[in-house]
Amino acid sequence: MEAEGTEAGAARPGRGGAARDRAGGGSTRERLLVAASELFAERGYERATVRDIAARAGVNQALLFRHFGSKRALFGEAVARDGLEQLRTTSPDRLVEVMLSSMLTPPPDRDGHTTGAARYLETLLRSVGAQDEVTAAVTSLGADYARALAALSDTDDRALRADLVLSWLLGIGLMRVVLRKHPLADADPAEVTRLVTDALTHLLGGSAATRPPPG
Amino acid sequence: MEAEGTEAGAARPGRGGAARDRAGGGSTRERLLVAASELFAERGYERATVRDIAARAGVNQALLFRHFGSKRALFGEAVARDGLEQLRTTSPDRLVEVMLSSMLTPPPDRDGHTTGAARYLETLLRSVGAQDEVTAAVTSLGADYARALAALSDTDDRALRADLVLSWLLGIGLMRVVLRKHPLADADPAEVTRLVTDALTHLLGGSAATRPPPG
DNA sequence: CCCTGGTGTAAGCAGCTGCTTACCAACCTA
DNA sequence: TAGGTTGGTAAGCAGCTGCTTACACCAGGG
Repeated sequence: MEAEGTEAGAARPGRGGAARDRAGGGSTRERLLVAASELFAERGYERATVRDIAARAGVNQALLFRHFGSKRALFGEAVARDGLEQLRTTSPDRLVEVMLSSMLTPPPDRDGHTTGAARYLETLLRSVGAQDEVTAAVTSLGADYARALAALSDTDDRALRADLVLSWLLGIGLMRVVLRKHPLADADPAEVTRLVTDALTHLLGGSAATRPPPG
Repeated sequence: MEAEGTEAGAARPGRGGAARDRAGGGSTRERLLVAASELFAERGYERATVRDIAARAGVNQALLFRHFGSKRALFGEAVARDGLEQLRTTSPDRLVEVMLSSMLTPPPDRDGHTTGAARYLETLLRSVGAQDEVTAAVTSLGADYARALAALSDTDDRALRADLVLSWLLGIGLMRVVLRKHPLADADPAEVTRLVTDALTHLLGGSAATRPPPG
């Protein structure tokens, strides 16, 4: 009995875990961040458990806490990385269309995972209503987006108008990705983009911000 | 010791509970529905526990399950009641401004509870990301709103345009009530209404739907 | 050789969750 | 008085949560 108590270590001399082969390469810390990004986007903060995150990364649960200390800290790192990456890789005057297209182009079929740019918004949407500290982390990133959007207008209330633009993008994401409401959920992305950018043209004063995407 | 085991019944011969005095009158079932409406709006589906709902109603937890069977069923009844009430009491061509003003007028200060019309939207927003069956219940109500909004346009894609209007309203509520993002969170309601209705005028084809509120 | 430190693991802890059970008291009818 | 129905209650159950602990492995170095 005692010999079998240490079975895991003895029977598997290598350092690789069983489920780890399924997960991608990279360090343990990196795999945890990737798995956390995916699961937070799919289920939101509360429904993504640390056990599931560790399992997807092919890593023991305790390692998650050794690397990040708490679930909230892991959430903060994962969300900040995804969001800042999108902000850094797109110029402000294309932010609206990039966010719109990243929200529209991946066909929102069930359990079809989003990737890259759309993931941050999906995470935000699904995590709404979580603990205050979590929404605070998300809000600060949202402020970065609003700041970038505010550069597109030159009126006195440009910050307010930027918030309204961001509001609409969030609402569209809410309806499409989370609620999957028809007809918006499976509408033609080009037409949605046209309708929204047309209306936003009047809100932002007809600047280049709302020019239609090249597609 | 045994005599004290049944203390609650013996020491309090009346049928009233201790915390019930704080709760309003009405039947037990009614009190549970009211308490559930409030708590679901304040915290969303997952963070509002059946213990807290029963406590706010001044009612034993077990009675909640006797009356409604499950937490989900209670959520469905509470949300449907609030939402349908708003739909029934406002004409379609005033729905946009009513939803907007109910979202804007109660100053979103911390733990200031919303009431009536705004509660349904707040519940929806905070419950996003909950279990599938819950969002399904919420989605069906959202379909009712979209149907009412679709009556305001006469183009072929009026349903899609109505979804876009609803998207914007939801997004604004998300930013103001849940995320409390500035400057939108404490902007002048009249100015927000003006900006939004102006932009929506172009989206809906300049119908009476987007006429500014009387204030 | 022992020691030390980074990496990995199973097992468990306290606390909360939705929900159930077994019981109690008052009321209505016969 | 007997018996059923209604409304109320405390206690507990199984399951899940984030997080901790105690232990095993293997490298490098003195």
